[in-house]
Amino acid sequence: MLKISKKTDYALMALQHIASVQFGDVTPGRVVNTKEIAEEYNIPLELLAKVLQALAKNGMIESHNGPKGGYLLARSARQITIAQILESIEGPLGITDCSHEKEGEFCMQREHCNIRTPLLKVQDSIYQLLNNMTLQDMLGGTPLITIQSPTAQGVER
Amino acid sequence: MLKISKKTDYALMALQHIASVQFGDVTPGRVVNTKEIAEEYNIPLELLAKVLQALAKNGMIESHNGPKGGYLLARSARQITIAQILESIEGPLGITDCSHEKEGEFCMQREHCNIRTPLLKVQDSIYQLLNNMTLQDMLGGTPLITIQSPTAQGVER
DNA sequence: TGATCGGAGATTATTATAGTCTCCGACTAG
DNA sequence: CTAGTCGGAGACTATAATAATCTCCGATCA
Repeated sequence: MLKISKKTDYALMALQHIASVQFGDVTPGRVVNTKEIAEEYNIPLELLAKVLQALAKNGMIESHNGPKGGYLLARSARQITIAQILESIEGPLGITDCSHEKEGEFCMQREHCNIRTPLLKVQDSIYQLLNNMTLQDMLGGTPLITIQSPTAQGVER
Repeated sequence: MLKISKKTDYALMALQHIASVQFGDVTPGRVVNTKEIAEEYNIPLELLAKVLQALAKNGMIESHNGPKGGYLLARSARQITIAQILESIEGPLGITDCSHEKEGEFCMQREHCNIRTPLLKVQDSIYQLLNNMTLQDMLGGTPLITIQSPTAQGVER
């Protein structure tokens, strides 16, 4: 049901945390290490380590080795989109198997497939949605992107 | 990476097929049986059967038993949304584990979770997107729902 | 009344995800 | 200049979700 992975969840939490430390008013600019985040959010340390490594590889954060090492945002929170985070961890967004078919690859249904084109458009819409929302938007200040909704005025509880 | 399941793929193909038979000009109103669809699209017969049964249970299609039996759309293609189809097969849309937490259930991160609220809003946006697109829209005639995109004018290829 | 259809359950296979373990190399404080 | 702290990387196991198969039942209609 269109679920994002736990690893992506962890990535979002971690980035949120790093961003709030970095731009908070307590100790701004401080690097944050894996252990700190793992303990704060009850995330398995070694799994989180992998996630942060992937984020570093994909240019979301900068790593600093050695004692007192850790991570910093590589760009401003406004320049990091949810889509970028998600794709850093899970690879290219694809709601269907044939989203990224290479030359010569065909699914069993391809010959008469009647849903490929519309699905790719749905995918594109979702991508835009995720790519128009930034880490900054998740920090609580700025209102989030939505498309107009008749029903849902998400009652906070 | 936010993938929909094969079963949902099959559901979409099948509904598309049923709709186009039903409203096509060759034999309008004809019922369509499982075997016909399975063969047309190379879908495992018994798996497709399960999918169609689920769609029938959820009121997307009507079933007719016996020889010359099969399925018909239960409503017009314009009244069947992609969200409804998806949820018939995969259950309620939830991009994260805590989307449908029952009372007393908490994820390990819940205590300090900093991403739940924004993620629920993302989920809501995706839901709206899927619920504003109908089976009719997939039939090729009408333009699909999109949110305005600066970059992507989906070059058809 | 028997061949054709959908309904339903249990069962297996396959793949993706989640989590763990081990070792390496970089760094910096002392 | 070296010991302890940090990230980097790979192999590995465990668990859960998905995909697919098998078997039997009941409805229906020619």
